Amino acid sequence: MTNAHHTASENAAEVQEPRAISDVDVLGGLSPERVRVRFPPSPTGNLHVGNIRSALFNYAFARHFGGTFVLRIEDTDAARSTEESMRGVLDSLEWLGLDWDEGPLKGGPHGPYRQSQRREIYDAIIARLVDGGFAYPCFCTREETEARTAARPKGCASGYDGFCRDLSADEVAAKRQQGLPAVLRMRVPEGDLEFDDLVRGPVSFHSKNVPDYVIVRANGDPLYTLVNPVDDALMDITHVLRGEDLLSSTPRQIVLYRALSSLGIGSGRVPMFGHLPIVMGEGNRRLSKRDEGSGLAEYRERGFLPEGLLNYLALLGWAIAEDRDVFTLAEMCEAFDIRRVNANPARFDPRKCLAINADHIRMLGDAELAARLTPFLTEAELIANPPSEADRAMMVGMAPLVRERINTLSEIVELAEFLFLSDERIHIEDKVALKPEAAPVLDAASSALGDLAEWSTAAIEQALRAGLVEGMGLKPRLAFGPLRTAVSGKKISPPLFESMELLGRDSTLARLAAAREGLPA
RNA sequence: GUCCCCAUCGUCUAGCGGCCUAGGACACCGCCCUUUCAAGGCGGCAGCGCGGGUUCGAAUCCCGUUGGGGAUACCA
Repeated sequence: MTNAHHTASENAAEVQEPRAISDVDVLGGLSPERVRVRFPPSPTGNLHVGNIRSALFNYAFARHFGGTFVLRIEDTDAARSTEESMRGVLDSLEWLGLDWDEGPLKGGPHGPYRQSQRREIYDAIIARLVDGGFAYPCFCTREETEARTAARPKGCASGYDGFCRDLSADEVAAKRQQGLPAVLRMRVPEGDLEFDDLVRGPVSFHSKNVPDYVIVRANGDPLYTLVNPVDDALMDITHVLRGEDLLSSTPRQIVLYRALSSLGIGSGRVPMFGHLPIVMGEGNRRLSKRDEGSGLAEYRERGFLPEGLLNYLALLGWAIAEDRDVFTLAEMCEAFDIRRVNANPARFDPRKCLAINADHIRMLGDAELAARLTPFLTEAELIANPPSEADRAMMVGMAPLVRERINTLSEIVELAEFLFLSDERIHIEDKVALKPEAAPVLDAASSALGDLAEWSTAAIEQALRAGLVEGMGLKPRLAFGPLRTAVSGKKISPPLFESMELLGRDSTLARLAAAREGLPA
């Protein structure tokens, strides 16, 4: 644009006032409620955190404007898609609380929302694309195109060279006659392909770097390159927010949108695009499905809260405010602005993810925390299924004690199992075994607690301090350590006096006595 | 190879020409609190890749460079 040889004054006339992305009209003249975005996962196994981030940003964008969030299952590749894996996707989204307005289970005016059920639609459009001259059959074999690419001089653009682009009708007929298989390629018109990216600003490709691309396999199966934009057009998608890995496929898709538009198919509008930074894993690679920590199931099993995971994911490329990073989904939807999404790749940091999750656990009330903990306690067979009244009382009672001591829900088992185990099942492991000196401490504690008038945290603490700290002149640390071990079987536990209150006098005394047994008189 | 994107503490980010002696968070290190562990409080460590411009003034705008990433399938 500018030229180094120009003087400053010459430049001044040429330099365009840079336009901040924040000035871009995100709605493009649309009324807010007409906003339509989509999340198009291919149902291949476990949802990936990078995909979830895309889903989240689309969701927040739609909710922010009061628009529509569409879920479309891209199961074109029948071999890799199963009914079960689609259920998995729906279940994951439900668990995350990312509810869709149109899609599987919900239906909607643009269904079906599974591409495997839209084959006739694609076939009809393919025919019109060919008739209109927007797409053409290509008979080149893979080997042939590769050989021609390799033969080109260094420094040339790679990709298909348009060999079959201008075959005459007769030539096509002749090749068909011979039974040669043909794919269908989109004819990419000469010129610049430009668009205003919502997170990156103006982006431009020249058509010579956008080769004619395949939209239909030789066997007639439509490809992602076709069905994705076709469905976006048919479903009246106004904004496409997706990963940066799809940035360079955007010019191809724009070509297709324009063709559809001139055929009178779909909305006739090219959607606005916003390419989100990719999520990177350890090292400097894109986080892939194979990486540890990349799949949603792992987080569910470890007891992450959906709101915690979502909150962390939102932080990868977006900030709600200068000095704040813990927020709810609702707050995110309220504040979300795609133009303020950062364009640089973000590394997934498991430790910060965990810390954010912990913050969300701390935001839960007692009853809510107890409810979230229930499946983990059930799984560990510490409570009945469904929980008994006693189980419920214990869970609600322990909530305030454990809330600040767990980072994931699954940690509850290790931390609090002693509250649910019967007295006989409390085992003191060798490595925390009580020393002989603990004997008098346990004795004193038993007698201090044995005839306590009121069984409450305050009374227990008072009695124990009087008996052990004051009475025996022990440091609190030395006085309460053995009791903690006796009661919980562990060195680390929730606060001792509160735990004793929850356990009740009988259990507490039984455990003190049991621990005493192995020690010398 | 070619095209495209990106560039602030170790990591995620705030920053849209003067409020920057660059703010917050995670992690890390101290101290305080304390019955363990946490949580919390206080403090610390640590960053604008480089070179040119533009400007009275640049982390911020422009160019270049270097570095990183993505895409280059009859996968999605």
